[in-house]
Amino acid sequence: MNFWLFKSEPDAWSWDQQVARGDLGEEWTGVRNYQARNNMRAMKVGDRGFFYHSNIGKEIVGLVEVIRGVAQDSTTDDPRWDCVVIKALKPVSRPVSLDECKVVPGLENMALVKNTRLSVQPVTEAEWRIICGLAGV
DNA sequence: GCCAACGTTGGC
DNA sequence: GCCAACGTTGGC
Repeated sequence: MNFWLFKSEPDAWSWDQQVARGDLGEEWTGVRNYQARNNMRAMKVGDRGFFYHSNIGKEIVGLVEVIRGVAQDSTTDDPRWDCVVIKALKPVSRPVSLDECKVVPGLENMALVKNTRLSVQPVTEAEWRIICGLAGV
């Protein structure tokens, strides 16, 4: 299994909205960046991810699961852009902030810290474990 | 609201 | 194929 991180501005699409979708999940539309898209292309059903609130909060707020592999992004006809479907698994007991990721040993090389503009990014298994520990999940 | 970082576009 | 111009993301 591989691990990922999905960024969303809560103004546009929040964790609460994601939770409200339940097991139906939500198509992760709107990605128009090749790196982020390539990350989605590498995802398999059952992969896990963090749900991160950018701009407002700047913290990891929940866990998600990939429930459908890539298919055409339904918000565009441009065949270059496809996306996965994710569903909320569970909220964190304690949010893990960007500031924390910057200083906690083992997290300083996260794309979240190093490549701030990448909206869908890989997380290593070691990073995943550290953050789950901090988040109490 | 500003701006740094960085990705994309298009002229040459 | 280079690079200037431009647009966008997201932290501050």
